Amino acid sequence: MNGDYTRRMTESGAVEREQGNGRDPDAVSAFVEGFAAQLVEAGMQRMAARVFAALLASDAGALSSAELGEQLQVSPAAVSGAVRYLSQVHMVSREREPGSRRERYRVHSDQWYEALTNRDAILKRWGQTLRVGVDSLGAETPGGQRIAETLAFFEYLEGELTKLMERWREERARIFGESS
Amino acid sequence: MNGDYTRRMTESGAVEREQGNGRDPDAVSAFVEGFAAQLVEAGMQRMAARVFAALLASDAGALSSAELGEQLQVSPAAVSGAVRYLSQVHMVSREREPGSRRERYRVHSDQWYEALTNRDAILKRWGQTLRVGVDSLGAETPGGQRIAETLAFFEYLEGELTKLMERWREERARIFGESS
DNA sequence: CCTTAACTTCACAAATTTCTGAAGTCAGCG
DNA sequence: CGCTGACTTCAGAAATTTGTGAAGTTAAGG
Repeated sequence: MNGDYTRRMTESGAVEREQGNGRDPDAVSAFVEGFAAQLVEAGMQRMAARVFAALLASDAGALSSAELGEQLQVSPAAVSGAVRYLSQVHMVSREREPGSRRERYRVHSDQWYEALTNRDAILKRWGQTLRVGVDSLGAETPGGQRIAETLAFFEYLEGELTKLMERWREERARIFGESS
Repeated sequence: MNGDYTRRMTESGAVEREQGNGRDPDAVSAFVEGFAAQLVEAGMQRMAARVFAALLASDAGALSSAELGEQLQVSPAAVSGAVRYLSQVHMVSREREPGSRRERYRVHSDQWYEALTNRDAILKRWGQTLRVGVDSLGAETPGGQRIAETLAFFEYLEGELTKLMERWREERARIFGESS
């Protein structure tokens, strides 16, 4: 049922550490799948969610396409699609590895919260639609007023979220230091 | 292709007003479908989004199942499912009409923003998952730290959103008055 | 330049979601 | 108490979304 993209076990049959340290692959996988499931529930595409969770849990905060494919047991095509989506929404950035034509995908640890609230673009589009709605219905009609109120809320939200994220950046620096 | 649940045009062939005032059904429909499409893009189920948008644009802020079915040209079953979902997430409330066994579904105009941020429950569940992740990976590992930071962000967000909504309620009262 | 590793794109099969028609259920009314 | 109107539930058809294999592309390395 799945195309067997490289095995998870070593030839000795023992479950082996993935990178340098003593990570338990099963526990990691459990977390990855669990968190991904919640992202899916919140509306993210399944494969994108799994890739993102895997990156978040990875040691280096970055993995290559091949590593992702192996860990998640999916085809290169699936990884490619997921990564395309994730970089479009700025949740992941791609970087060329120095030598080889291998690419790595990275969660910038901070950059991705921004994405979460960087619904800016989205909020703007919603604003557009709602404004048209108010016009269509007429600003004096009950429906028009209801939509105008929704619009006002979104505009408020947009401003407040910006401020909130600024405060978070400070808070974050205070707690975790300036590290990337 | 669709089961023809009551017509949108009158027998005379003219497009007619829907309720008491001069709403243009086509314009309303255009707004409803446009806004619904954006909600869908943001992850909401299609039918739920359409029903919600229709209610938002409606004159009374409330419609019966039959009215929704007619306006959206869908079966009673579809309306039923959408409304079930919407009330589960507190975006719409159901009310019994005085006399008849007919029910109406209402957007409370304010209540629904709450739902938007009433990701409270959701944020709590995410927190759970992330905490488990930190434990699984080990708080000292890079992955564990990355997840711990994400967790901290969500906890911050939860608190701030609560405050934000309180401020909005004041703002709203200031601009629009206390009306429901 | 030719080879080859490392993605990407695309057509299609599989899985999932969404909506419908039909068969309930439940209360109000006569 | 049975009828009827107004939902609700459910099985299955239709549409949509996902993920795969296979066939490109592109650029590093010989």
